[in-house]
Amino acid sequence: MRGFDRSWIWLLGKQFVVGFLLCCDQCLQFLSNLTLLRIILDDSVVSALRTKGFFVDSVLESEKILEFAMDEAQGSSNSLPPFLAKTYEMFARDLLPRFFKHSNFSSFIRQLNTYGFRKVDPEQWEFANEDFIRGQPQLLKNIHRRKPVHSHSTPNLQVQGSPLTDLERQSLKDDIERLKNEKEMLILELKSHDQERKGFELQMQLLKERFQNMEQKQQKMVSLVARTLQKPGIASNLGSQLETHNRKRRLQRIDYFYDEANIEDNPIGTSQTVARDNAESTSSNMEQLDHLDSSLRFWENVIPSAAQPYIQPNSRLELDESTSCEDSLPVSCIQLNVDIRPKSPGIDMNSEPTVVPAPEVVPSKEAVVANAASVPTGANDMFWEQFLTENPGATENQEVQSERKDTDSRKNENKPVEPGRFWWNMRNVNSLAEQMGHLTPAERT
Amino acid sequence: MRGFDRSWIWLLGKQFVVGFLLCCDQCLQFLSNLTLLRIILDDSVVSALRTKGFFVDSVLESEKILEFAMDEAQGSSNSLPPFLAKTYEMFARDLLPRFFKHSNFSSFIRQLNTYGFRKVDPEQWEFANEDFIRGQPQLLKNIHRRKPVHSHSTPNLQVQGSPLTDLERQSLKDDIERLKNEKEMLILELKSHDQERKGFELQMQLLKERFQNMEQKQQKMVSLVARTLQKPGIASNLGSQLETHNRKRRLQRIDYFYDEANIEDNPIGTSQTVARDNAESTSSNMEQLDHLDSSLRFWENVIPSAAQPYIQPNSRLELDESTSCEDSLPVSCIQLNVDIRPKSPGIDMNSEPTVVPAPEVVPSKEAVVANAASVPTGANDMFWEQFLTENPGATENQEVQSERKDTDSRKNENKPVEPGRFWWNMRNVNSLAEQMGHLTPAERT
Amino acid sequence: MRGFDRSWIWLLGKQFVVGFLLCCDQCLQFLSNLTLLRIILDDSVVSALRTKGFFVDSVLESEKILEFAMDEAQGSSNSLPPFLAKTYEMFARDLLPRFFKHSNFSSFIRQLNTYGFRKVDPEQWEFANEDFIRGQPQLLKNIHRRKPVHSHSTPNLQVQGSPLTDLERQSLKDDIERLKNEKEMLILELKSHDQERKGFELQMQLLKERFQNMEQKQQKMVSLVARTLQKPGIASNLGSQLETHNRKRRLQRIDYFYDEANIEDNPIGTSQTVARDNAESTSSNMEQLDHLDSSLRFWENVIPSAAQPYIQPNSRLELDESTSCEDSLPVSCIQLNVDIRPKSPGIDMNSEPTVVPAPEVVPSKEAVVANAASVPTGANDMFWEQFLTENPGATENQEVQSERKDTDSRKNENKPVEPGRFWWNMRNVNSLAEQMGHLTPAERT
DNA sequence: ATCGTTCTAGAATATTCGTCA
DNA sequence: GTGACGAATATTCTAGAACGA
Repeated sequence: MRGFDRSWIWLLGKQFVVGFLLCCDQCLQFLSNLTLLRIILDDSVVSALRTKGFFVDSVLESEKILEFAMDEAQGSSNSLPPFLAKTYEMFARDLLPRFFKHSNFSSFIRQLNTYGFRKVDPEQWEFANEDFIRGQPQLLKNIHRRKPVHSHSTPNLQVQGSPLTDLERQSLKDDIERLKNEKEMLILELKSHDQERKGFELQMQLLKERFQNMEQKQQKMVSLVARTLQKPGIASNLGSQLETHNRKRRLQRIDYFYDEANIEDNPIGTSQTVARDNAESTSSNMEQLDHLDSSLRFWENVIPSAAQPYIQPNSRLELDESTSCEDSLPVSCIQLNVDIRPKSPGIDMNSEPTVVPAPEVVPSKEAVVANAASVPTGANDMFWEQFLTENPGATENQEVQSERKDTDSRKNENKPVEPGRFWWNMRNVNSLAEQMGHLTPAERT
Repeated sequence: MRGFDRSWIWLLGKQFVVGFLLCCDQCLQFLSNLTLLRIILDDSVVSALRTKGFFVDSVLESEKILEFAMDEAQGSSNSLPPFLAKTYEMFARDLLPRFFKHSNFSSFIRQLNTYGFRKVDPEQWEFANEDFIRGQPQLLKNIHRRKPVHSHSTPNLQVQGSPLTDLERQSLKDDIERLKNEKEMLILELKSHDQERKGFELQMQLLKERFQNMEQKQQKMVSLVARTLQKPGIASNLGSQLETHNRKRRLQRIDYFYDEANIEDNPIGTSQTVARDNAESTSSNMEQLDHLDSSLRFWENVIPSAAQPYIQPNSRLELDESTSCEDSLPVSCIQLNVDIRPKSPGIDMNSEPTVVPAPEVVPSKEAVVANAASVPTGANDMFWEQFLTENPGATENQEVQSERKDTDSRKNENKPVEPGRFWWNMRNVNSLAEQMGHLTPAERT
Repeated sequence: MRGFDRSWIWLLGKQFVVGFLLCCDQCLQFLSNLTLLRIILDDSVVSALRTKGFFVDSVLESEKILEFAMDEAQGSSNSLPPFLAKTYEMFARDLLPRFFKHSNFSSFIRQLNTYGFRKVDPEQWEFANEDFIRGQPQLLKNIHRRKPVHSHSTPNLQVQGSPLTDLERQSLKDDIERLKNEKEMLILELKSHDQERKGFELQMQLLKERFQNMEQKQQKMVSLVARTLQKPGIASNLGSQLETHNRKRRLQRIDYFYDEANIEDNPIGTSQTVARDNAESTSSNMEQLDHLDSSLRFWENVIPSAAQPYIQPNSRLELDESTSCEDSLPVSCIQLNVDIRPKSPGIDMNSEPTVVPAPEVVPSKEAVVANAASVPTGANDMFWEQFLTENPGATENQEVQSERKDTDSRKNENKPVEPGRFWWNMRNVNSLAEQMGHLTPAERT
């Protein structure tokens, strides 16, 4: 027991332990140098201390006395409880500094109580036992340790301390069980966080890779352009071709923006949560890309074809290529068809416009339709009516929308998903908190 | 108990009562003059005391702090049991020699126990209470005197309910102990997560920087190319046309944005805030796009127009288009058509503007179907039937969608997955809530 | 007190208390022993021993070490029996002179036995307990005092087990209450983490968008430049250079992706879910990249091809590339084969027209179909059947999927990697799970 | 009526002793 | 003779209870 009464001095009164000095480490330090103390304090100080209850002299002389007592105590009561022997020993000398195993005054008191000693004088640390009398060690045998009453051995008798009712027991168990479950959920949550983090890392990595890729391309472009531009008379030649091309392009671009607006704009009022944005952004990005892509493709194909029809094949090829590569979205398909048509100059396409396209590409529904539609439809009114009313958004818009709906629906379903990350939106949190607040039995009434 | 702990000093640590010094009369005298002590003991003694677990520093400096704490403690707990107030007060100052009415150390300890303080270190006189924390006086209110359990009040009633077996008792304790440990682990885990997050932020930042860098480069490229291509003959011609054209376009775009605002706002559940950032980013993206856009437009317009001024009409058309464009709804379809029309140079498109466009673009499934239906289905019926019904090969769209659905379904299954991050989708939340609600079953009845 | 003033040294083996010096108070004549000890054990040990309380002066340095150890032991097991804490502490330092209340070696041994320690080596004073292992203080909680075996005294009465005292009850309740609160705090913490994560996602998303935007621009640039470059003179010049360059590139990429697909796909346990969304986005990104890539490639190749038709091979090659790129799924394999076949220029491919188209472009399902369709669909039924049913159409979809699997697999793999951060690597998780599993009292019986 | 003080007791752990296989 | 253990005692910490302000 550090810092507390490493040593102490017992000062016994007339009949019992009377006083006793407890010291902290500082005191210990203070007292550990008794010799020094004696020297310093000298008589005046010593007497001063004495008047305060300390018997310094006793302390100094205790050693000899101790040994004496030792023998005496041992001889007189071999079968006596050690505590009694020790205590009597102390008593016998009126003053006996003694070390028990411990240095706790309270422990000593506890022992006194255990052996039936009672405090006599509330004002003083006097404990008495009628069989503990100076000069009458033979009485000591009448003092017994109080302990045979193992209360725990008779559980039912001890009504005190209400036994745990089944109800209570169950309650406790339930609580623990619940805590376990919740903790487990927390663990899962943490786990999912880890997963997410991992996903993040992956995305980050991919982004980086893409980035590098792009950087490289850019580099290439730069050098390519640099090289090319150095060629004379190029720019001047391009003029005419580009012209028509660009015109068309513009129109397309309108669409592009249009879609963009649709897609990208929602952001503001997006009731959805994060998930949505992600989905949206993704789709929107895709679409944009598609737009651009298609635009580019269109021109890539159209223009050249105008000037050099034979290139068509290549164009087509390219088209296919791009198609396969890029699009995961319907939009692209459409585009493809459009592009392709012009592309397929005088090949099979021409021979059978309606069908040909399909077989050719048919891959995408849109394409098919487009081709099909291209067929001279007589009463198109019907179609248009339906087209403009029911699912007007046919084009990219359509797709976009569908995309969105898809996303939205997901949202609704999997609330947890995006926002889900917050498995715990405000409402949930609150309710949880509330519930937890109610956890306390008392509040439940 | 004279000569025993007349005074003491509590030395509180960071979180709890940490130590406390008991002194005998001599010690009292010794310590009552702290200032003196400091002088006398000097560093060597002070450090010696410290190493023994005493916070001498606190002792020495306690005075100043004292006043502060005094007010604080008093203000915060007017209704608190005096014992707590006093104790906390002592605590608040790190060191406060305090005298209760009594001079019994044991009485003090008794009080500590009564209020739920437990000895922390068997080696030291340290008592702790989780709600007895330095700097958090508000927690004191959580400490209550323990006494409400008057066993004598209901001696007989409690007979019912089987007594808790030792096994059970141990089990409960073990459970709690385990929960504590696991909680500790969770806390550690959370900490590590924070670390990871920081790393992410850093990476993200770096990526952004790189990105910006690249964007700048690209911009340069664009302008470079633009400048280069802007060969004298071309540029001079384009001037006038572009002007008007761009103007319109700009207007369009204005509308576009306008609509954007409109559109975005409607979103029903605009409770989020996050979305906002998206919007922002979007806009920034938009700007970037504008840059490119303008560059492109420049070329689109300038070059062609130079050759064929009559294109103007188209421009107009486009304008109208753009107007309609804004709506992301069905209307967009129309738009599409319009756009396409111009596209189809002098082919069939012109012959039947209304229809042509549709087939051309009709990218979306619906569109496809519509067209297909309208088209005179030759012998393709078989194929088409299959295609349109089973639509196995669907286009990319199809696949994409299926993919999504797939994902969705998976989501539902694998909660953990995406949403998984949210270990806790509605169901879980609810169940948790439910469980928590049930936490106190006993009390409910 | 017999045996008190004996001194000895305990030398315990690797696993347990290794050594320990006991001295009696009377060794206060310690000087004699000290001298000897000092000589033998050297100053460091001596001072360490001194600080154990025997020698007042030495308390100075010992405290720190002591407290350190104390904290360590305490932290891991606040409720541990003092004996275990002490013993572990001794152990922890390989040599820790420690004083119990007594100085009896046998008493110490008795305690060891009480706590389940057994003598390991009859030749040495080594005692072992399987839950007393260096470096694993958390196991200490599994060591319990052996006591409740009062079977003989009151065998029948105690069958019920002692009733839960109010104290105990209160304690349990307090514990549970505390745990609840702490759990709540953890939940809040997690919540904040979610918020942060959301922020991250947003940022990531924005970055992606910007990136895509930029990619688009780049693409535009590419096409623009390409168009420009498409001038006879230029193209012819660049052709050769780009050609070789691209070819190498493609091949590389093929390998890369191919391996990637193989490696990443096998991952059996794709039980994860979270990764999925990431995968999706990833894949889409990848695709876009491919698009761009293809565009570039196209121009690099096509343009020249305009001048020199023989370039066809290149196209094919490119095709392969893209093909390889995308598929990581078995399905894709089919595609791959198809595509690849064509690869072998003018060889088997040609021999089988249906196939030829594929080789040319086949990259995308659509493309494939288109080609296939373009071919005189004689026995196309087969193909179409397969195509429409199995939808081998791999293409982007394919890629997406593969991507996902990829992601998933990584997830599985990386679990261990990151693990560091996850306090719960497999082992921990398991152990935790186990512990939690055991939490249920019922299971104990 | 609650809180503080005091004294004693309960309960768990620690120490010692002795026995038994 | 050793090692594990029962049992008694000792020590520690906390609670019960009485009493007074």
